[in-house]
Amino acid sequence: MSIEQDIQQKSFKNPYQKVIINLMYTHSWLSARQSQLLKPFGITAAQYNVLRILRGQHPKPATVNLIIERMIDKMSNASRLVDKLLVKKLVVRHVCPNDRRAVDVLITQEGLNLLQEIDVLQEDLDKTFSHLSEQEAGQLSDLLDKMRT
Amino acid sequence: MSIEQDIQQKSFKNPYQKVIINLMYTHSWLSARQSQLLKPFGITAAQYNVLRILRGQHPKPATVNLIIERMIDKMSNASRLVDKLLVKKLVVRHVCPNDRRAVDVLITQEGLNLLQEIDVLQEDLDKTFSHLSEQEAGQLSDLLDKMRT
DNA sequence: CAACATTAAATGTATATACATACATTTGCG
DNA sequence: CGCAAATGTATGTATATACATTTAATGTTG
Repeated sequence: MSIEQDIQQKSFKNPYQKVIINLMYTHSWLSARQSQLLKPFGITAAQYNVLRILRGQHPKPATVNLIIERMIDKMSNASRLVDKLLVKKLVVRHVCPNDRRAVDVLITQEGLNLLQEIDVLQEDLDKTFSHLSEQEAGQLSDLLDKMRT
Repeated sequence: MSIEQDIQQKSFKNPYQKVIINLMYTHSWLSARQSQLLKPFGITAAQYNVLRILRGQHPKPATVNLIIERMIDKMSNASRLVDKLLVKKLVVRHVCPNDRRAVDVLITQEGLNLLQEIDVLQEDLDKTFSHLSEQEAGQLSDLLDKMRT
């Protein structure tokens, strides 16, 4: 459905206004789906993001700073996200030996297992976008990159 | 900059994964800019969205339900957003005469003036996207629509 | 028309988030 | 070396958000 219909707005001042609104709206639409997917696993989208970053580093640890750098949503509080994951035993944390200000965060086997479970459902979610061709998905991604340039 | 560089991820499982991440990331990037723009005016992006919906209805009132329908971020709490705007005297609210369960919400002149001030800056923000051609902006918007189909 | 269902909005509550600040450690420079 | 600045992380706090529940009014149906 077109964004005009979705939010019942007849026209936009210019194509940039329209694409901004559309991006916000699509994000909201997408993250609703994403959190539905994650809800049975008891983690939020931000926590999921951190776990995937840690998997990317595995078996090396990541510092909180590295997590912040790579997070999708820059301003959420990485320290507290790690706290939450720690309570769920999905990560371990210990003071970095080289720099005692820093902490090394490492995904646990339990964390890796959880991600693997989620992966399956995530691929199902990906498939719901298959009315976009792979080429169109690529094109969309490129335009988003260009938008941020 | 490409999304791979931005979040330091070398590859994605498939183009859909990539576009999902890219959309989330671009949204975060965009809403950071948007809230910077709004901060001097003392309103949040959600409140701004409600004000624009009300301006679209002006001089007719809107019920809370109509606001919810048209909001970009569906799940924020429209009642409380209206409360906030009420305190700032940007809207007025009174019980709907036809249906006393409902309330009519109306943007005030002060609200309209505020929006007009913001419009100027918003257009400046729009212009920062001008390395996207108008055509590309349209194309991006169309692809987002298609993604949600 | 009484009883129940539905609808509109408000409220309660737990959690999440943004932002400022604090604290400990390390770095750099005179 | 000694001390100020920078860095890495944690915490405090106010606000925002998600979701469930409540309240009030209106619809519906036997």
